[in-house]
Amino acid sequence: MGRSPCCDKVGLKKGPWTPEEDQKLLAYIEEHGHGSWRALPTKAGLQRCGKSCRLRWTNYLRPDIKRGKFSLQEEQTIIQLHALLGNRWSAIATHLPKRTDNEIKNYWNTHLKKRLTKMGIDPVTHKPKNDALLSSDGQSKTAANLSHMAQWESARLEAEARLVRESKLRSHSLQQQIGTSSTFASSSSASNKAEAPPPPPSRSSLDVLKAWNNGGWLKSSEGSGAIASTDLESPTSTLSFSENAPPIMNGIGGENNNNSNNNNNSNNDNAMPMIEFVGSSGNSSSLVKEEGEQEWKGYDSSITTFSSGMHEFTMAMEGTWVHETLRTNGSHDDIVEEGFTNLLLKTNSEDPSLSSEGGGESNNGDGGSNSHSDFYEDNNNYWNSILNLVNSSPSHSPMF
DNA sequence: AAATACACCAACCGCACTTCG
DNA sequence: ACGAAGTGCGGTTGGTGTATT
Repeated sequence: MGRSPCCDKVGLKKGPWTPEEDQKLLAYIEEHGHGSWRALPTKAGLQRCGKSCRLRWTNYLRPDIKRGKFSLQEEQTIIQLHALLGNRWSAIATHLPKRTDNEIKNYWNTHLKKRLTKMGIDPVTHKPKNDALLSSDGQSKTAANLSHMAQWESARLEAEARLVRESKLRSHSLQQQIGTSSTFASSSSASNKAEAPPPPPSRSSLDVLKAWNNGGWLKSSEGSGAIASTDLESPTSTLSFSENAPPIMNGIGGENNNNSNNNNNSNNDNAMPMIEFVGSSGNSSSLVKEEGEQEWKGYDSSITTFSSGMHEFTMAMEGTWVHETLRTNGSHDDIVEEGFTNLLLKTNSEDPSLSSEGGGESNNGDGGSNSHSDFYEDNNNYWNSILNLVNSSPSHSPMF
């Protein structure tokens, strides 16, 4: 079908926004909400197309946007998620509260990608550039399985993000009806991407992350002489951490609390900070508490492998996502039967061919570089960390 | 000081997907 | 079921600031 242009090109302004335009847009949205983006420019008295207004709002004017340089933790999160999701910036953004997909994308393209390349790591595959030379059956299998897992996980993440967004929108609608003076801040957050909890301080098992932590390129991150430097800023989100105890993750709105999350915290010293999502109801929800910095600073401390967490996680997946989504998809029967869960479990424990030792031993026996073997040896931890990362996401909304 | 190269990032473009009548 | 409208998303561009020669 033909596709109409998003707006008439004639007479519409393009290019950088002026403060006046920003003010108009802000004022209008604050008062009326954005409603239909196409109709907004006219109503707001802007000579812009709706698309431009939407972009300006979502990428710049939204009051819940965190600007400024990315913290080390955020960088790690981006790298990990990019390894998992590829260039799916919106999905990645759901795990980086207050960061827009555009900002993440820009940061990746201008900073992270280059750094990886400089290190000889392919920013696309997240493997050492000459890794292809090491390819063999075992590794191929491993890679294939991991890739397979990633695809499914990726799909799940997308669904999560969407549902959380919807959930937030819904709760926000209620809040708007209540109407408080702080509505603006919360409204904007509700009308945008789902806010995700900060990722767990995952162990840097990927080569990239190891290098990130230990290598010299930290010097390129301003002011970070050490990993846990004071510069390590906590990713922020609309969260509330309990003051002294690791917060407990609750579902959006505090309605659905998946027990699996609690288990990840069996070891308080090392475990990720558990996150309590503040429900959209109540005024406190509009407060953004940026705490938990201490927890992040300790990210380098070892995190126990999330064996128990993995179990819970995969159990949950079998009971929910796998069951409800995958099983209805006939084209993926093979996966459904074996189950993503089983793939995960195999990868982490059972299947020798998928285990780190299996891959590393058979493929790097010729004395491949340590970094190469490490990459595969650390697959378990790597995926555990990612899964934990995912597990800490607001995936346990009532929808699931 | 001027010219050039480079880095950064806001904004645009257009395709894909979803929603709605 | 269909098509148009609306929106989301990722890739790319172009303007601006900074560093280097």
